[in-house]
Amino acid sequence: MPKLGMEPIRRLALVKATIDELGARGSRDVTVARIAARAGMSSALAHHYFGGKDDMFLAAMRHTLRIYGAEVRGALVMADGPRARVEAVIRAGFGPANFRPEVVAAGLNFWLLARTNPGAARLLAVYQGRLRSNLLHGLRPLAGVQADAIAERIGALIDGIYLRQGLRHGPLETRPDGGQASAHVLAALQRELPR
Amino acid sequence: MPKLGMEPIRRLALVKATIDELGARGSRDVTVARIAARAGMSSALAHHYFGGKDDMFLAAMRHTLRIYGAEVRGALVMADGPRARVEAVIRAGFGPANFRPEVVAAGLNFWLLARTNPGAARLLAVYQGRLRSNLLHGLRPLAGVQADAIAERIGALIDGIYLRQGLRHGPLETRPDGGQASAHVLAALQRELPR
Amino acid sequence: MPKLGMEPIRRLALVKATIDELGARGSRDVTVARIAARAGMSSALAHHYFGGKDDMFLAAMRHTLRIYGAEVRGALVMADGPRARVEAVIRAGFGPANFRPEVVAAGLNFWLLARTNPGAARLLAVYQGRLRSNLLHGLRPLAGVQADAIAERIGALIDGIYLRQGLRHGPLETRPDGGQASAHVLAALQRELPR
Amino acid sequence: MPKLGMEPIRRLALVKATIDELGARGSRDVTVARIAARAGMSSALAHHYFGGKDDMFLAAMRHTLRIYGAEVRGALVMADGPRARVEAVIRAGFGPANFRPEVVAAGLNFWLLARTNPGAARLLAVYQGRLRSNLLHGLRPLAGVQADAIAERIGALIDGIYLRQGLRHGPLETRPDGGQASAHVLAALQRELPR
DNA sequence: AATGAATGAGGATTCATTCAT
DNA sequence: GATGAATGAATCCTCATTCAT
Repeated sequence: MPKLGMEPIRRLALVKATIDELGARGSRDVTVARIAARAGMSSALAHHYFGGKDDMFLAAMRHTLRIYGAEVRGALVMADGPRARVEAVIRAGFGPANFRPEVVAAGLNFWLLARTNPGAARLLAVYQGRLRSNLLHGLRPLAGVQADAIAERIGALIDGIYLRQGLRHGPLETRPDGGQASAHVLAALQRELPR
Repeated sequence: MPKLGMEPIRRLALVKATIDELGARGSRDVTVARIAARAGMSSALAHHYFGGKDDMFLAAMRHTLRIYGAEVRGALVMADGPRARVEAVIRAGFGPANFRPEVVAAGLNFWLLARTNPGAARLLAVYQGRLRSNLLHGLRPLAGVQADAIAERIGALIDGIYLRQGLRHGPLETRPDGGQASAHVLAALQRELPR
Repeated sequence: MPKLGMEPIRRLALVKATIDELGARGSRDVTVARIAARAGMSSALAHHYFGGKDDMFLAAMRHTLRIYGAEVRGALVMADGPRARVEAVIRAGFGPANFRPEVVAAGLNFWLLARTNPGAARLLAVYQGRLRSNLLHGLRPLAGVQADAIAERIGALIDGIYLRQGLRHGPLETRPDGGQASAHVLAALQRELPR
Repeated sequence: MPKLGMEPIRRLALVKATIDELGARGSRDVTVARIAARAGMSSALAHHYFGGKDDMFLAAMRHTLRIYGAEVRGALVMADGPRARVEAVIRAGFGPANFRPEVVAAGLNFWLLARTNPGAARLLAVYQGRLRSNLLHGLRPLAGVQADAIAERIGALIDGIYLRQGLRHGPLETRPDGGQASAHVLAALQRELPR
């Protein structure tokens, strides 16, 4: 019994299913049929709502980044002063919404996808640009000309911790420890900033 | 014109072709046929020398790590004192043999593969253990109880820089700048160590 | 022009095509593609409805045995007295539905398949057990302790006649003569029973 | 170090390996490479001695029938009188040389092969003709006009017992009981002959 | 809106067979 | 005589995608 206004519901279900599926299996074994099944619909319907598999991946990537962006923006409004802003950006990335194992695993797949898919490359560039500019905005008043180099290192450190987290022990068992992760980055930040 | 003793030659050619192919396309589009073609043989012969696709991937991963290990060992013998040893480990990772774009791209694929393939997981664990212990050996005398945390951060930073490098601009155009990469890590090291 | 409720139709068509194909060619040359073509569909669809080739073979074997079982049961209800029951079992096996050349040829292939495929072995065991018990039920009142040995011989004779029929002149030309076949077994039965 | 006169040795080894392989696996999984390996040589050499796979099968079939024929001839010279001749033919078929599990299993495969391979069909026809004429020669003086029908039944019974033996319990465990097998056929013969 | 039906294209893998050495 | 090298031709199977209902 088809209902009206199902479109956004279906699309969201598919996007979430895509992320979960990427987390559960290697991207090589993620099929449209399995995503659709996980989302509780036929694969034909998945194609109806998205043009094809790549579109679903892109939508899932966009979804992930949108949540990340919202998290960061939310943290920034609370932050007072440049240092607090930098720390807010760091902490937001490791918050419970972004640092879930499926999300991290899916994210890694999106990154690889960006190597061949122009749309994904564009999205990735946006993320990287935003992260960089967010860090820079806070760092510039604190570190002057050093800000660029520090932003690069802090950004790379964040990505590296993500990467390591995404690959921890193959299947997704233990919840990643976002607190410890951000503690590491904050410690690095502490050492980077002039006293 | 079949000759004798082709096995090692063919295997090496296939391993290199696998790495190149992973560098050139996303792992999703790497087929045995294309690897074999790039290595100048039929896909049947590739299956003859390796059990199957996964074996080829594992062999390529092993090859990559073997070269990395040799590079590190070579750098370590020249190093004098703990600080020099840590720096040697860092520099070796960004040497021209390891920091080539195809190698980095292939490496990322191997990392993702480790999420689902036990053999790859084992190899990755070996690499990570070795990196960690190498760093720790040098850091312990320099930083005492802090050594563990520092090793974790330096290791993650290295991985993060690799990751960013591997995804730079999709296709492989510009040679990655290993010098700048290791300069970043060395700078972070400098800030981590007590004065 | 896809319609609904095709599944049972397609499955039956595939099962019949499997039997026919086994009859027409040696099992070595029976491919999924050819079965599907004979059934008027793509091989992909055949894989969609059955898990794979082995499943198709098992389904065909099950189909054959189901028809055989129904034939026997039908004959048994009409039979009056033990002797009539034994004769009914014999005649049913050589009835026109079971003694068609393709069916016999397919049956032989199933028997060989049972040597390596556990599922086929199970089905074959069921058939053999049923045949034996059917014969025994009728023979016991007629032959007492001899019943077992007689059942074994009659059963083997039936199988032997099937075998010879299945291999008559390679390709399937002449309709096998079920009447003559069962006449032979009935004659043997007559000689086995005490006067 | 190639030796002279290897040809008959190699050929025999391949023939035996073919039979054993047919006994050990289903005919579907018997490959030239495996036969050659079992015979201790390369598959290329197998092709050198036999034109191809089919030739190897035919040679193995011929070998099997030759042994069977020799066994029968040997038994016949000792037989005195028609009844003894018939019994000798029966017993020879179930002698230890012919009733080995691998041989029986291979035989079944040859029979199926005869449905599609003209050479195999010819060989099978020879065997069947010989069996029939051997039985007839002994039966004619004993049963007159009934001889034909009896020969048909006894022949089919022999084949049926072979068939059942060949499929006993999938893999080849227990040695088949040739004594019991021939006892069954002899019992049937006893009942067929007029008193 | 939703789905079962259907397929073309492709991919890993196997294997009989050939050839130069 | 013997073999490693090599491949073309299948074969099974999967999957994204389309279409009629």
